[in-house]
Amino acid sequence: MKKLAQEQVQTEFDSALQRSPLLGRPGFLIRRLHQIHCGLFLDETQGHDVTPVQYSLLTTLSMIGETDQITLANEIGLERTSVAEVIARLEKKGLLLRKQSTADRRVKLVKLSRKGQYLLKKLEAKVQKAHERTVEALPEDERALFILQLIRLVEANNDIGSAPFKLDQSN
Amino acid sequence: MKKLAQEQVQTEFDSALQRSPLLGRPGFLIRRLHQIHCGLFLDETQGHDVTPVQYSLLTTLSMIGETDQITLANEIGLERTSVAEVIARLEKKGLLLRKQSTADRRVKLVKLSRKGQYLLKKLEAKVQKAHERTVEALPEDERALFILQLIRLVEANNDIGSAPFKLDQSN
DNA sequence: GCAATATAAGTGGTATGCCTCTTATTCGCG
DNA sequence: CGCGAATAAGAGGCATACCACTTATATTGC
Repeated sequence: MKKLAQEQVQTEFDSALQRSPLLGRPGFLIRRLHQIHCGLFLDETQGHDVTPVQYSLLTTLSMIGETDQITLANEIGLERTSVAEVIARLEKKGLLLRKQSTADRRVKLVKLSRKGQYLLKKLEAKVQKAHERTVEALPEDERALFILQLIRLVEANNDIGSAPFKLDQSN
Repeated sequence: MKKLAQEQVQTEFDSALQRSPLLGRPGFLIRRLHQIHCGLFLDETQGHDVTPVQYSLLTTLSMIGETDQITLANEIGLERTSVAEVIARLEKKGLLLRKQSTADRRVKLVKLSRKGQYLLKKLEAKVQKAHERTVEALPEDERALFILQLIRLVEANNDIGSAPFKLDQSN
């Protein structure tokens, strides 16, 4: 049975390659799926003027509370300067507040504003929907495995590039 | 047996969620994996000054020959204006050539230059390696299924956003 | 204590990637 | 045939995302 399933997979894969050689490249597929998820996210949250990365940043802030840019960058797996730009836009929209740390004057602390907290609450279900829709086309009994495979790949390559996703060892 | 495997998956998934709630969101994982693949691609092709998207465009050109921007955009699943910018950079690097179509003067045709063809040949193995490394952390017997799942998700949501991946009906 | 080092953040530059508005050209229908 | 619709491309704007260089402040080692 197992072997039959493997053969079935191979057949479908070969058939896809005939539709386009690009479909055989994991990197290409991942880029496309990223595009697709962003589209679904936009669709679900339309009118709220928030992007997937902005939402990740806001939820992370909501979980860990007031912190500095670099901690935030490590938490969401983004380069420091990218995070700085996202923060600037969120501040402009009044979704978060910044202040200089008194303990260490190099540090600029960031925290959610009330407006940010309210927005998070309002978007929670919609965003959940976007994530679900992203993997909805898979048979239900395959979804958990697929997500687990994504987790394995991400954690195995945590050190690639300049934006390692820092797992908090303390919890 | 099947049920046991399902339980195992669930256990690992729950464990990951404890490391970070973000790991439970497909969209987040896909963004990270995209980042990781870009890092691996850069690592494998370093010194050749070419990006994943630029490589996709060049290989597509190599497969379908001289075409216009919009056909190219549909082939690689990118928005028209994004493709235009990539083309401009590739032209500046001398990897492709542009000329006005005589049949339809609205159309600007694009084709690979010799330099572009040579670069493609030189990079082929390195790029293959980058794609392999992207899914290397999965057990070997799971890789084909994983890629097939990506294909299913991409093809099922082909219409999302403004850059549908156009499957060539003619072959 | 002070000089070397490390760290947090900012600045400027480049490459995706999308959208909207505009311009040039072609096509299609009456 | 000619006018309106459709199509190809360009221009400008915004949001990710990265890197290299710089500045301000802390920390560390002597």
